[in-house]
Amino acid sequence: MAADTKEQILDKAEELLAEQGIDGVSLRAITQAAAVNLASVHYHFGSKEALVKAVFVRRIAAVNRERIALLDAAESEAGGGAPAVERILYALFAPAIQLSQDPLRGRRFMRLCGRFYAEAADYLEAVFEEEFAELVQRLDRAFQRAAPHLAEKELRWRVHFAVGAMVHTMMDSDRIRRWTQGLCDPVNVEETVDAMVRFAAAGLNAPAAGAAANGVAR
Amino acid sequence: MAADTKEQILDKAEELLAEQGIDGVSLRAITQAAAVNLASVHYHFGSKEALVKAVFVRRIAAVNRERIALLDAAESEAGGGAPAVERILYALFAPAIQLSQDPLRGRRFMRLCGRFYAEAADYLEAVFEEEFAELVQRLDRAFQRAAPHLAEKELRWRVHFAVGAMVHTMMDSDRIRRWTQGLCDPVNVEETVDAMVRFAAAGLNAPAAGAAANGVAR
DNA sequence: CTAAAATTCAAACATACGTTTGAATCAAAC
DNA sequence: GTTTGATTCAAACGTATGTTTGAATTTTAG
Repeated sequence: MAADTKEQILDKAEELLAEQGIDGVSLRAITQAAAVNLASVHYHFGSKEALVKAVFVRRIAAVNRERIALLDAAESEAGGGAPAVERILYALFAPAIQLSQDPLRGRRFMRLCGRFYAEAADYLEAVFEEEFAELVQRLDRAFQRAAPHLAEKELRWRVHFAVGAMVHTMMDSDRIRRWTQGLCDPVNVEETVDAMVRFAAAGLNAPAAGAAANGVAR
Repeated sequence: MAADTKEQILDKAEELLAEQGIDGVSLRAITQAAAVNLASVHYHFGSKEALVKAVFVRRIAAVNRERIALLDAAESEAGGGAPAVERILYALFAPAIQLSQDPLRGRRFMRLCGRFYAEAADYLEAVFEEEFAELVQRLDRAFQRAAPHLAEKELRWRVHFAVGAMVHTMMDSDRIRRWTQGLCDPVNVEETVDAMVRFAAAGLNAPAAGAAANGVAR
């Protein structure tokens, strides 16, 4: 059937792309794993580029919708005030990492997101900007209200670092597990998100640059 | 001359690999840019894999040596005590980012490191473990002494997040500049490292999980 | 200056890839 | 039951890649 073929391609493509990267996996490998004909990819998607985009968009749209929903909830809970930095970070981190209801599919997609963000092929850049435009705008504004003690530049840097911690965790699950001999394992979603929120919130809430307290490295 | 050819290949390979990734650049592109014959790569290095390794090792060894030197200095300054978390983070961050004496070559290599760390081809994994073994061991011990209030698992997570902030900054210089309309620019090495140390230090120094103070996300 | 080793060079090889093609097969509509 | 459109299939195309080859050239040594 049509729907079956198309979705089996998407499923296997997601799996293999996450494991081996965009350039590392061939259409032949994908179609063979999906037990469909090689030409099906071009029939249903048009090109490898389009397939990769489809794999990505299929899930990221849902993730970002959930992020914005969490942000909405936090803001309405805060009344007219600004939600705490921790709530904003949770809205940013949790859906991406919590997407792992079943531990297999979720971790695959985490890795895939990280890879896409890292490899950043040119044709993906546009997809990113489209899929993230609203979220970025909302987050920027929320952080600005939540951390008014920070100059814009300092705040932007810190948000960038927080995103770095998240992306790193997304694409690095094997390495962190190996380096810590299993002590830290992103498979434990709640633990991971908690630790991440604590870390990033402390970083974002730190006093501004000039107000540097004592131990700043010279 | 031999040395000239070999180093011109390394230079151009570094440049192109940083810009386009390992799979994105061909030996033909490298040799053409270096104005040497295609076969020179195999004569001097043996394979593309070996060339990539050589490009990486050429600089990372120096960077890690400097990191360890900074760590040594911090530890001897601290006498028998433990250096502050800020000093350890500075030892970790600064050499990689400060490698940019000249703004061109340095940023190239930052990006290259990030790419390598992200793409993580199998044959690079071994190089990573070899080149980073001593540093990782030293850092782990230093952090443990500097943050005795943290359980090992929590500490490991936080160090992982700090590394994430660094790696993200290494490979993302274009995007952060674009998204902030030039406000945040990793070309300003000192500013970047300062902001990064402040952020990560606050994250590492945050109270332990259970001792959560007030604003922790619910 | 000459012999030997090191290096460069143009050309080709083998392979893997994304893509295209046109016939074969299937599902649905009249 | 036939026709029409959608889908699958095996095969091939064109291109780009890493690698190899063997002769030409340059550098080094005696």
